[in-house]
Amino acid sequence: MTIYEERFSGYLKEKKLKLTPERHIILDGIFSFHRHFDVEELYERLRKNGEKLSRATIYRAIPLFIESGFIKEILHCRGKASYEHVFGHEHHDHLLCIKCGRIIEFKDDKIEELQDKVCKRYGFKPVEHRLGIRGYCKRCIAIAKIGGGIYGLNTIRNRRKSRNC
Amino acid sequence: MTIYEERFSGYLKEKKLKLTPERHIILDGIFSFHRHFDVEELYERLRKNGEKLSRATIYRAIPLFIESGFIKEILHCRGKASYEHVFGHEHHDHLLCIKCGRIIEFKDDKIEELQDKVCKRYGFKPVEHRLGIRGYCKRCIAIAKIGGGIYGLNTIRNRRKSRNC
DNA sequence: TTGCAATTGAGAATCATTTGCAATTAAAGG
DNA sequence: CCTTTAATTGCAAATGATTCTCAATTGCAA
Ligand SMILES: [Mn+2]
Ligand SMILES: [Mn+2]
Ligand SMILES: [Zn+2]
Ligand SMILES: [Zn+2]
Repeated sequence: MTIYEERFSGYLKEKKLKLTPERHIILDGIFSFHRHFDVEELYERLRKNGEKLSRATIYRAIPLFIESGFIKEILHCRGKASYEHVFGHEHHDHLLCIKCGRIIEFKDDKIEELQDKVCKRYGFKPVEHRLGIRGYCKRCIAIAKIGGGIYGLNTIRNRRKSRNC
Repeated sequence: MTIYEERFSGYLKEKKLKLTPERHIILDGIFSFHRHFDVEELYERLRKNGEKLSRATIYRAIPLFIESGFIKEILHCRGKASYEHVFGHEHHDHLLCIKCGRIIEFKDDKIEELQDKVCKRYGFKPVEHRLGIRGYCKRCIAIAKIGGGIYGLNTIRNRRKSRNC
């Protein structure tokens, strides 16, 4: 039994929930892949793997994995939620390229520290946070000399369609 | 003509877009209200005000207001986008209470500065950022001694229903 | 005033996510 | 191992926010 399985079954027991084969499959699916994912991707990956289970089951399992501290939701992208590991992965924040969709992860201890200070100042007890910086990645800046007036870099229509995050 | 109207019509002209009565109504609606809002709220506010226009028109206008720097999208909340002023309002980030939904705005220059540093480190050209810290506000901490085991403060079912942000 | 691309409203279409329901099953207790 | 029962599942229908289609209208540059 992996450390994941052990922790998950402990969580389920504490909540009087059942460790079903489906949940097992989903757990394995989540930890056999180390990138950001969304429900549809996970579903298709499991299917290709020959597993049979429905989207609804995955949707219903996601909150369990969040509550038990395995994954967390990251920035919504075009109305769709994505997730990433928490368990076994250090916390980090994201740079999001609005041109190509590339996601760069970073961690800045000083920023984290200052966030705590802000919370203290307001008597706020933080549970989690998300910091996403949207802009243009190195490669996209290099590829195209981006023109445009004071009003932005894309037309509205283009921005709509290409809104990567 | 207000400064808003002037700036907006300038933007529209530059983009060869039209200053329609509907867009005018929406612009006024946005600037007659100084809090976070979503499309539905804006729609109903305008309706109550006797204005006649369709949701679709608002949805279509939102990207214009974003591009012209009047508003920006803030954290998605339950799959629904919210917006807040940018023009005439200083940038800030948010503390979000996951118990009562309260939103506390804050600004920390040092954090902003460090974000720029991070971007430089990655050759990334930032356009905007969002920092949201989710947790429990002062009042909620006071009201309820929040119990719970190591796995979190709400049950899954409750969390689903009460997920304020 | 004209010409035409941009815009609008209404409703249909999308798309991610949630939910109702009947059948199934994990797992606690004997 | 058997019983009991609440939890779980799959499927399809329901939701809800947002986008799109299309015919009718209109701003505005010339
Ligand atoms: Mn990440
Ligand atoms: Mn705000
Ligand atoms: Zn890029
Ligand atoms: Zn609160």
